[in-house]
Amino acid sequence: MVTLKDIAAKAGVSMMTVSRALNGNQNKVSSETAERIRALADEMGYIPNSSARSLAVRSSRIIAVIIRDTDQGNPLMDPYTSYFLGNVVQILEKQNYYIMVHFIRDYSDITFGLRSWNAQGALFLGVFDNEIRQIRQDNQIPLVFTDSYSNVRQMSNVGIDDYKGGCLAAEVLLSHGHRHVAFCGPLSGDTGVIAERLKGFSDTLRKNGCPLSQDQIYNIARIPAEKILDKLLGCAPAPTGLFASSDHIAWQFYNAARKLKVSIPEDLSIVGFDDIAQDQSMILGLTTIRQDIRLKAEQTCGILLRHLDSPKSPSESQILDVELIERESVRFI
Amino acid sequence: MVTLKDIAAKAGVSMMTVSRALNGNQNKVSSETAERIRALADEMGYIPNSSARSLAVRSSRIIAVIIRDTDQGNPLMDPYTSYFLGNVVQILEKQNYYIMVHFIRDYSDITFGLRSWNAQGALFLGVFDNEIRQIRQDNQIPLVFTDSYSNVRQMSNVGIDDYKGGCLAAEVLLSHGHRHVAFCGPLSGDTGVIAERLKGFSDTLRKNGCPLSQDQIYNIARIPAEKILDKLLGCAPAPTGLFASSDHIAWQFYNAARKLKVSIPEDLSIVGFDDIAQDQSMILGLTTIRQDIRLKAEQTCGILLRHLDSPKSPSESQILDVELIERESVRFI
DNA sequence: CTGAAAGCGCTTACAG
DNA sequence: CTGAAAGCGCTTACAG
Repeated sequence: MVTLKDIAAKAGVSMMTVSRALNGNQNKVSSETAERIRALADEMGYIPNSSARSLAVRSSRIIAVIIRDTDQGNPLMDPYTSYFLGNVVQILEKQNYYIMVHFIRDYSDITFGLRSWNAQGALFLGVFDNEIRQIRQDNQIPLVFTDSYSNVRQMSNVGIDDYKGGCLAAEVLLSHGHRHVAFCGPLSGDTGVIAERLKGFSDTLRKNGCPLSQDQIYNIARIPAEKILDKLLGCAPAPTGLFASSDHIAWQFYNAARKLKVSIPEDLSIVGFDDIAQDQSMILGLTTIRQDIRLKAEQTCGILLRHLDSPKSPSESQILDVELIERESVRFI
Repeated sequence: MVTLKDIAAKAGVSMMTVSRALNGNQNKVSSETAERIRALADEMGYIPNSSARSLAVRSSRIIAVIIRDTDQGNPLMDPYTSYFLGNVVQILEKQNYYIMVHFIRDYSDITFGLRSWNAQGALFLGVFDNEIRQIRQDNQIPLVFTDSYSNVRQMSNVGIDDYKGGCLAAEVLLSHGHRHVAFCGPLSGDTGVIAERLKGFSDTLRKNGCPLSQDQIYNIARIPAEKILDKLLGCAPAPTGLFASSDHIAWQFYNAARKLKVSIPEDLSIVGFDDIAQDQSMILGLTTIRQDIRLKAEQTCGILLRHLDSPKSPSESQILDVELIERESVRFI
């Protein structure tokens, strides 16, 4: 392993001169020696030791990406998460940051993950609302959350207009003549992304004289799609439309429908959320609410990078727009 | 930030005693003081500085996951990659390793990524066959490749029986009466995962008296699915079946088909590869060749962990089986 | 069982 | 413009 010392010895200068030359502290070292040293370093295949630098300068260039891990399988099974993560890695690597990925279950793992490597910043995917206060208190580094509905002040967050998304879902069903509809998502508590989508959905339905019945709200965290579908279609009157809180969940219903010989949209119309594949449709013909995941990743990283550059810069919150993408999973009644 | 020194001061012992107590060097420190120190460390919220440890002990517990980046969008857009990565992260974190993700374009970035943080091992996703020799030479740490067809000796690799997969794809089409079929994948060179799938496919067809015509081999790296589909159906005689080299590509054809009002399987039968969602089907009703991605991740990590534990352990190569999953995307002719 | 010294590879801060 | 000293937080290796 080549170190500064080795280069210094070979160049006949001190380590400090090498360090300065390599770090481009330009006017602090004569350009000739600098050039000579750089060539030498290159030739010797020098690669700086990040641990040593991190120790000395207290700046690791490591960004932690913290993903909420659940019991419901691998987080990256939800294409939203994997696509978002992929974009984040690409963007941050371009800025010469290193990315450490952590799947987190308990709060305590967060601080450990951040501190032990002296992460300079962190991005959060998934719901951390109840812990945000604590996380910020324990980790005085730039943190950017996504999809948070926490009311903690001065936090950076990038979210989308979930409520509006719910409204759009209701509208498209209503405009197609649906009067009895259902909602399904991984519900937990009455705040957060899913709750907001439901709220927008429910409010719009009520305003239009078709209130969402309480027993047409299904929690997929507790019941598998197949059971829900079975139950739902057994109601009288049976809902003709379903708003799934994500494409991933809509997809589970497509699978369930296939098993139960239910056809979409003939027997049941479905509206999803995310529009993962963006240009194409992950589920063929799924009418869905699109969020711009690439843009979301860019904004999230943008905020983080700004804070990394100037730690005093004010916290930022952004709410991105959503959009109805009509395809063929909602039929006219 | 709490350091060993702080704890030592508070406990009235030397740093070394603290270090030993915390690292569980049991019989090297009296159990009473050890207990006392551990309690103190806990109370003070001590988190070891991994950079410092890494520097001192030359062991970072960092595993680099190196993913081939291409111009064709985000690597994690292919659900295979994201699901595999997710499993790897889960498995390795459970063993107290840290995971750094690198999207790599050029060879030189690999060594930099590994060395600068003193990674203890690395996993490779995507094709690195031409660089394996160099990578191994430059990085004397455990490396496990996936899906490699390199003939470098003594390398660790976990792959699947791609050739057999191709055979199975041909067989299911043949058994359903298809005589004119096509292949599509991101072809490049005549070796590697895609080439093998094609070879198995082509060989089986030939053996059964239905040789695959050269102009029915389409390279999706150069032509979008829609164009291919258009071209394919314009042939005389037009193929009735298509083997797509991955579910992700099959999905692109489903989308293309939707646009062009081509129905599957009525107008064209399709066989995919991967069976991403495993228990469910990513693309509804897609007949496909399943590989066990979870198992693949486990084996890959297993080999890596074994080498991490005992550096001298021999290299391992594993080829996992594949299996035909029949659903409804292949019709009888 | 416990500790003082030296070192991992780098940088900051001070001299010259 | 260049260098010697000290330190980042930890561990290895040697004494006792």
